[in-house]
Amino acid sequence: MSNDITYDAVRTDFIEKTGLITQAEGLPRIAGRVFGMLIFDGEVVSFGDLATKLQVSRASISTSIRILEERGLVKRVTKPGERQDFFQLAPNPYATMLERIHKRNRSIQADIAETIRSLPANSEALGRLNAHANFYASLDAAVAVALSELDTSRNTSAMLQPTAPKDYADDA
Amino acid sequence: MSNDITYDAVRTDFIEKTGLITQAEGLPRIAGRVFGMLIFDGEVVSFGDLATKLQVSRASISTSIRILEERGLVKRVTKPGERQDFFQLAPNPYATMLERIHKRNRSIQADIAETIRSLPANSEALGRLNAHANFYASLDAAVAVALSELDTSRNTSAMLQPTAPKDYADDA
DNA sequence: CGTTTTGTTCAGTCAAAACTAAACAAACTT
DNA sequence: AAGTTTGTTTAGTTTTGACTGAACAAAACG
Repeated sequence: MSNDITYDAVRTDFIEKTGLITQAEGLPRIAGRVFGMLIFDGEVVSFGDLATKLQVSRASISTSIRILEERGLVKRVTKPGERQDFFQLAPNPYATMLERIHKRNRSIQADIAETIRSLPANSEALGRLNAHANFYASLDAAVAVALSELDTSRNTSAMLQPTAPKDYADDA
Repeated sequence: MSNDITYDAVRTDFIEKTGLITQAEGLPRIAGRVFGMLIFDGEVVSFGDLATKLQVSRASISTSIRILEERGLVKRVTKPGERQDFFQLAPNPYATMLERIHKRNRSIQADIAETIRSLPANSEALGRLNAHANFYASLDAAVAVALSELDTSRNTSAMLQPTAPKDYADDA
């Protein structure tokens, strides 16, 4: 097929962009590329293939996978008769990401509340600190809404599972 | 007053925590401390005081302020008869922060949509990419909700301005 | 005018983090 | 058993970015 080149370009582009996005979220770029590759390809991907196709060292794959596993975004699986480890997206990675944000937000809110509690009741700063707390509270509420929305459409989560193997050309 | 020491400790603690939080959001730590100091102290603070009280170089204050101004979180003001520049919180910094997130989200969504558009209609990856897009869409919708909530309570935004000491109830 | 104050810019230092190669350990193969 | 394959860990390199001091330009002061 002549448009395989285009297809691969789109794929590589998506993977690179995902790497940049997650980098801005505080993840190493390679971890983001692994995540992007798993989203795009869907299939279960072997450790070796990750290193080869992304053209990075096995050590980088190892640490990236560790981070992604810790965050609950990726699952390690094995295949009978195969010695390598394989990886796929965790069941609902997006909900997991939101949970994480949620948790962090609540931690921040607790810190601010602690600050407020430690101040004298007539402190001039209370108004601004309450506004500050309110910001994180409403942000948190919004995340909770998004989370419930994601759960609602979880029937759609079947989309996330790896499906029939298809042969993409030999990446870029 | 004997509890002045405690008050300063609470203040310093809040400022440092704010520095750490904003650092995780991709801002330099000092910028976060400046932001935290303006929240806590509320008053208009001079350039020199920022450097002195935060114990950092004037160069750092300069770049931090530049970043905070670019993001619309801080406003530079002058005082008649005073040579120094002074700084205070921008009118509604929290809404501005949410706007920024909103903008970024939409940019990401556009990228993903572009990827989807570039793929053949029967591509096996479409399902997962749609789920990916959906994640950012619902996150974005949630942010929009939080934004409108903030706007709703904008009567409260008077709290953000440096005013006469008023005592808001001390909820937590 | 020269001097001082003030904020920005530039060059350089330092620290943190990403990434790699190499050493390693564990499991499999023969 | 010896030798492979596979993933992790460690040591080292490189890059990135925060921060500082010094040079600088502009304005105010004397």
